[in-house]
Amino acid sequence: MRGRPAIFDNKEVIEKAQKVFWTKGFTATSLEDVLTATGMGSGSFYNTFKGGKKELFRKALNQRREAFRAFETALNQSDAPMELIRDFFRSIARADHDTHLQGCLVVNTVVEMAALDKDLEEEAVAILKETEHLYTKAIRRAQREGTMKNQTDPVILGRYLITLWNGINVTRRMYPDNKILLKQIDMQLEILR
Amino acid sequence: MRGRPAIFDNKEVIEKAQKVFWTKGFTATSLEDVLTATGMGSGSFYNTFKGGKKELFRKALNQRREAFRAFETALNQSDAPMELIRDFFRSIARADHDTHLQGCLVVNTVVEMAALDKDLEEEAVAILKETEHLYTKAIRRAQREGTMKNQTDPVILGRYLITLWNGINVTRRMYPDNKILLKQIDMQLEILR
DNA sequence: ATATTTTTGTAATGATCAATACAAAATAAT
DNA sequence: ATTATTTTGTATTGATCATTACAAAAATAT
Repeated sequence: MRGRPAIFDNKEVIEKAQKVFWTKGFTATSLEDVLTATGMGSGSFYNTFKGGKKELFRKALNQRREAFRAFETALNQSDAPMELIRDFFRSIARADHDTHLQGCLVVNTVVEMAALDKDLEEEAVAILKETEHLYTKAIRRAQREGTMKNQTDPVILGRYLITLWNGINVTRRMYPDNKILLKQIDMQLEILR
Repeated sequence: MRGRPAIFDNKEVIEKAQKVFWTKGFTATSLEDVLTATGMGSGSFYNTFKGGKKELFRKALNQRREAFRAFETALNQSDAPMELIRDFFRSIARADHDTHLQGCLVVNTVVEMAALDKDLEEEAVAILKETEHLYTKAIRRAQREGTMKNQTDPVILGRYLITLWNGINVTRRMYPDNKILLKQIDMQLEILR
């Protein structure tokens, strides 16, 4: 291929941008913030991301989606998926203070973009629903295999878990305290017994 | 008192501004948005709110706090406080589509301001904690009076309810559908029986 | 070697941002 | 009546915003 070789790795750039968007949100993140974080100049930036800030944000959001999908693969391969889900939630209570304050990029996006950008909001909602369906599937399987006593409709229990996810990602900013969070998460997971 | 009489009612102004902040958030709301919504010119605005946009936002947030405190009064006077709390949550499932997308101003503020403005974030967190304590108090009373079988520590159950509040205010944007929401809320309140 | 293509770095664009300056207007106090 | 005080409307400020223009740099293709 012809042309001057690129010195920026696309995936790395998106990763660095994701970090900024995650802490400051879309609106409050200036392009300067992004350029500083990535080391790019605006020339390279707009050459790579023709859609500007919004395209980059969408890519950062979808990189996050891939992380959730990796969890899906792990769930499918596990023979104790509910244990994985349990630990997924319990792992929140192993994060540090700053991570608690960051919450979840996808939840943050739903909250911020609901009135600002339908595209991005719907994309974030779709990711949450995908995640919810992972839960639902695992619950259905656990009920069928008899490892879960609770026979409540898996759809309802799946929504219970995504609501817990949504909620705990706000509550952890009220109580960025791993002892409190673990106690709370364990209590809320009891229902899955 | 001397001077030209004010034509703007302070409380009304804050109310109108609150509506804008509630839908667009702090950062994405421009001063022009505020001036348009209130009918004020920037002269009157900065004369009234010396602290600028941030002071107005804080006042809007605290006006919301007053609404929560009105609920506290109702709780204290009621002889079935748990029924009031139950209906408080169920009332979410009576809102219209746009209201679902708005979520809760206080939750929105915690999410948006965590990395942007410690003052405002802490103020919002304080409001959520106040609300949590209302729940805790009512639960403790219901347990003492024997109207609630579940004997779990009221502190944990209070945190369960504020996490439900935080979560459902995101989930309602995933499912702005009153049937789904009511079913979900009722299921999640079963634990309080 | 020269032409073509792509990426880069920098400077500049016009729009929008929050906030201020300031004089006219409208009242009360003297 | 004159002065003092406060609110108002408008014009303007300087900063920051996202984006574009454009030429130099660096590679490949001919």
